[in-house]
Order: sequence, then structure tokens, then C-alpha cells
Amino acid sequence: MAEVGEKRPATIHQVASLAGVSHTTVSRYLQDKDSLKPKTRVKVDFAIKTLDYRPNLVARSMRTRRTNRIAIVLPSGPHSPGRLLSAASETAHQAGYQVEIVSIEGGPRARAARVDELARSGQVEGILSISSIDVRGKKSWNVPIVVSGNYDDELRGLGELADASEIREIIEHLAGLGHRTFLHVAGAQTFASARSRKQVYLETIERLGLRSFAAIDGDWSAQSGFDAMAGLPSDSGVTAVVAGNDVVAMGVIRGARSRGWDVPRDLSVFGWDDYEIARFATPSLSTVAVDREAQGREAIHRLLAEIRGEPVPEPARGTINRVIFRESTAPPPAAVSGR
Amino acid sequence: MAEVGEKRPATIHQVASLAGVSHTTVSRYLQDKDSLKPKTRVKVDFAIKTLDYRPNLVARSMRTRRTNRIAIVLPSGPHSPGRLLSAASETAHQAGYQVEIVSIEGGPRARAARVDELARSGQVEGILSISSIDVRGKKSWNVPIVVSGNYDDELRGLGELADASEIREIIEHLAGLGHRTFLHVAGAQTFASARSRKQVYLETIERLGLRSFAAIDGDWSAQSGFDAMAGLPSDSGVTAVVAGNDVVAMGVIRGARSRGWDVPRDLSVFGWDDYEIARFATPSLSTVAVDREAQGREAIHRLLAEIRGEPVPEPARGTINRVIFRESTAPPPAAVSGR
DNA sequence: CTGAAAGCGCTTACAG
DNA sequence: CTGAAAGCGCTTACAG
Repeated sequence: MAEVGEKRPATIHQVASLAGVSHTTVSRYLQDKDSLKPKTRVKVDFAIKTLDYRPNLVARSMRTRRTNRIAIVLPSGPHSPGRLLSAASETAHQAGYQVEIVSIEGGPRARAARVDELARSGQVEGILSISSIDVRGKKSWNVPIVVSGNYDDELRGLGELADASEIREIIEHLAGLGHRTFLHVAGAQTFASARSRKQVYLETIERLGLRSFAAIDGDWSAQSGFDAMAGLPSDSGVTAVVAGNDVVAMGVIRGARSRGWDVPRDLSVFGWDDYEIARFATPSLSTVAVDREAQGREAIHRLLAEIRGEPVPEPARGTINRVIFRESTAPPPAAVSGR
Repeated sequence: MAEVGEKRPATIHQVASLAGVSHTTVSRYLQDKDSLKPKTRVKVDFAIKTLDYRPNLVARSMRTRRTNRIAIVLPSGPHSPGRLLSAASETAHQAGYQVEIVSIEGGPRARAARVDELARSGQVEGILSISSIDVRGKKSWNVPIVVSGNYDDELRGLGELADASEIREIIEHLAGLGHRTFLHVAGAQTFASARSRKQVYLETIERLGLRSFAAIDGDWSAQSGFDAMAGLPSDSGVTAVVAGNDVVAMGVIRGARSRGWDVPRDLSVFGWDDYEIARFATPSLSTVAVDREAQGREAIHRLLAEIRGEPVPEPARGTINRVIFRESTAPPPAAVSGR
């Protein structure tokens, strides 16, 4: 066991006194070493080392009115923001910002209220929300806010970082294999990403003259995928399922199996997220790889640009997501594709 | 687009002036409404509402020398701390603490250096590290630190929250089914959880007079599980594999399949983490369910106790982890169990 | 190149 | 029950 906080940290005055200069000079040293003449610099340098001095950042914040702190709002849902978070936090640190985490329970409105409060707390200079928030009725925020994975545009500094356009590519590919009748097991519709995937699914089906047996609203769970298959009529004609994500897709595969349908022989299944675990499942899952780290970095870059009043960089579309074809997709059964 | 921060937030002086009282009184109101006489209270109340006043927390921190902020150090590894993080952050908020995230790249020593710096920054009152950190050589910290999932004990306020004792239960169960020769594909040995699982594995094998063909050090990846099976001699005699976690286990299963071995007919496989996705895989994975939220809450409770100088609650052993038997485990092939 | 002074927005003894 | 004063540890014009 080590000891705990007996000694107060040294202050700028103690450093100044030991160095034989004014505390103004020490502060100046902190801002820009070169503004002191070498002899003075050496004295201050020595005093700082001797006392192991670290500036009190709270006092500095108070004086400068800058906190160098941004908040990241975590989703309360089933998503694991680990990698995005690490990358975002790393990027922010490099830019000299601390990252504060706020986890918000409750629905979009409750979250919006909390974000509102946060924005006005004076504690943070910007906010990155990983969950979608309901911003209707909110007129003004005093700090920039970036929402990752949200199509709403009533929000200042909105960066659209999720993109469902890969759904189009998936359906085109499946149609090319001969599939005609599709099923979509969507994620929770409170999530912008789920809504947009569903929307692109429906549009693409329509545009290509295909048939959607149904677009079922799920809740991102494997169970929702399983249930969708359990409830599917034998004569639905569905030969391809586009699931909201990998977890749902695994439920779909298991559900299909429980109906006696083999994947991919009788049914093709697509996920989203490229979980390592689904890559090693049997059959390995066709999916969309999402570069969470790039997403996190990009979100922070956008936020920092907002904070600094610089032009906001365009999100680099198309580089973050990548469709991956694996064993869970194949041509439809001959009987079906031939009719 | 909403507007951004033109107007400065109201100060305590403005409130005082509008209410016709001293700012001291307003401050007192903030601390304890009941210490004012009703008439005064109403005036202050009105002024605060009118000006939409929020106390400047940076100034308050400066004065009180309390930041009400704790830091959580994220692992840089493959783990997804999502749920633990949410629960920890939620718990901290309820206790009036803000949570700051620090993501640290690099090895245990680099992380220890960063934690050291953090502890001395005066910005946080306590630190929860989700990754293991190398604390050798560090004598004293001026804030309490709790490490979740680490057996080291040189650290002040160490809370041992990971517990590998379920490995014992797993092996006993498998032995009861008739298994005699085991293989362990461990997680990265830089993680305390991986080290302790491996240790309990070896001890239990020894104690029960069983045989361990090998304990392979992996890196938590599915590939490491796959490779372990790819490299296993045909005559190894192994009929049961204890994997470091679910991801590794899925790699093991896939690898076994590539060797023509069926799970669980030829080989039983155990994971750790109870990922939803592995529950719906075929075969569904036997595993250990970890209550991440309880883990997060408990870690914060311990940390808060340290901060407040209260007695530190004993971690509630046995309630956090639960062994779950599913399709990936079964008796060994007759030929083997009979010999 | 350096120092004395003011002030950031609060809280907390100390008087009254 | 309320107010005047001091001070938390810095930074930043302003002088010199």
C-alpha cells in the first residue's frame, strides 16, 4: 500500500520564491520558455524540477475560461463503443483536450435534456454524442455538438458519420446472384443507423423491382433475428435476409436452422459490423466492416473544427465502411431462382 | 443550425444584484436553500430562474479544491468496455462525480506513467483503471486508484474484481463428463485476467490429476484459437479446450472443424464472456457470463469509498460470474473416455 | 526581459 | 439570517 495525498502540490508562488523571481515570470515560462532570458529560465527550470511543480489546471481554466475538455455521450443501448471511444479519446488528447464521458439512460428526449444541461455547464467546450438525440425544440447550444451516426440535421455542427449506402451494394449483389424476395430484420428504430439502413433497404428493393416480404423492426438482439425466422411462413419465398447487424444475423441463422433451412443453401444472410466472432462462425458471416477508429477520429476532428471556428471537414464517405462477402451468402435454391 | 455561444453565462454577482442581496447569500442558497429566510429565498430563486443561472463549476472547484471528477483508464486492447463503462459512469454520476476517460496506448509501463501523471494533475479525485498497469517502482499516488481485473497488490486501493475461480468449476465439470486431457488457449499474458485464468487452469489440472497437453499463450484473437487447433498433433489426446474468452473459443471451434473434428462430439470447448452472438452460434458456446455492469458499479463504489476515506467494501465474489453450459460441451468420444 | 496589480467566479470563516 | 472580506492559483494587460 502506498501513501495517500498528505502533501499539497506546489504552487506557482512557491516556485517563484524558490527561483527568486515573480510568479508572473514563472507563468510566462509556462506559456513560452523562450520569452525569458536564459539565466532566468534556468532558475525557474530548476525550481520547477525541485518542487516537482505542476500547474493547477483548474485555476488555469478559471482564468482562461477554457476547459480543454470535451464530452462524449455514450449510448445506453447494446452497442460497444470501445474502439470508437479509444480512437476519439486518443485524437482529442493529441489536440490537447481531455475527454469526459457521460452515459445517459432513457430515451432520446431525456438524453437531449441531459445534453442540453451539459452544453450549458461551462465544463466542456464541445460534445460528441455517439447516440442519437432528439433535438427538436432545442433552439441554441452554446457549444458545438457532433452526433455520430445520426441523420437529423436540426443540430448545430451535425456530422453524419453513419452511412447506410452499403445496403444498396449488398442488395445489388444478392440480386445479381438471383435473389428476388428479401426480408429485413431492422435494428431498434430509435437509432438513426437502424432507420437509415431500413430506408436504404426499402428504396433499393423498390428501385430494382425486387420484393420485400417484410421489414421487421427488431431491437438489435439475436433473439429478434431468431424470432423473425420462427415466424416466417413456409411459403414466404424469402431467400435472402438483410439483418440490422451481426448479432441479429446470428439469430437469423440460428432461427433458420431451427426451421430446417440451411444457410446459405436455402437462405442467404447478411450482417453489419464485422465482429471477429462472426467471421469464425460457421457459416462465416457476410457483413459490413466498419472502421470505428476512423469514425471516432473523424468525429473528433469535426468537433475540434467547430470549436475552433474552422471550416468543418467533409466526412470521408466510402472509406469507413466496406462490404465483405463470406460463406453466409450464395445463390438462392434452384427451384426458387428458376421461377 | 442553432446559434453558438454569443452570450456569457450569468454570474453569481448578477443574480445577487437582480435579487437585491449579496452574492454571499446567493452562494448560501446554492449550498442549502433552507438557511435563508423564505422571503430572501424567493427573491434569489426568482433571479436564478430569470437569468437562467448555473454556477460556474470550475470556479467552485478552484475554491473548494474538489473537482468531483474521477478518471477511468481504458484498455487499448480488444476488449469492449461498453457496459462496464456505462454502469461505472452512471454510478459515479449518482454520487455526484463526473467521469473522465483516458485511453492509453502502449504497454503496462507506459500506461503506468500516464496514470502517474493523471494522479498528480489535480484534475481528478480518483482513478479507475480497466486495464492492468505496471505499478512497480511507483511509491505513492496522491489519489486512490482502483484497478478492475488485476491481481497485483502493490497498488493503493486495489480492488480485485476479476476472478478466475470459475475455471475450476469448468474443469471439474468437464472431468466429471470423462475428459482427461485438456488444452488451454490463454489470452494475452499482459492482462491480469488472462494470467489468472491460466494459473487457475494449471492448478486445477494438477490438483485433479488430469493432463494438460499445453497452455498456449494467445492474444485474445479468434485467429489464436484457430491456430492452436491447426497446430495440434492428431494424437494429442485433447478432448476439451478451455479458451481465454468467447472470441478465442469461436476460433478454436472453427479450427477444429477445419481438422475434421466436430464440436462437441470430438471436442468440447469453453469460452468466457457470454457474448450474445456466441449463444446463437452453432454449436452454442458454453461460457462464463460476466456481469459487467455489476463490475463497473462495484469498482466505482470501491473507489468512492477510498476517496471518502470510508472502509472499502469487499468485492461480492461469486455473484458476478456464472458458468453456463451449452452445446459446445459434451462427454468425450467413447474411445478416448474409455482408455 | 521582468514585476506589481487586477481579476476569473466562486466559498467560507468572521462579524454583525 | 445576512454581508464585507479574503483567497483559491493561475494569466494577462500594463508599466517599467
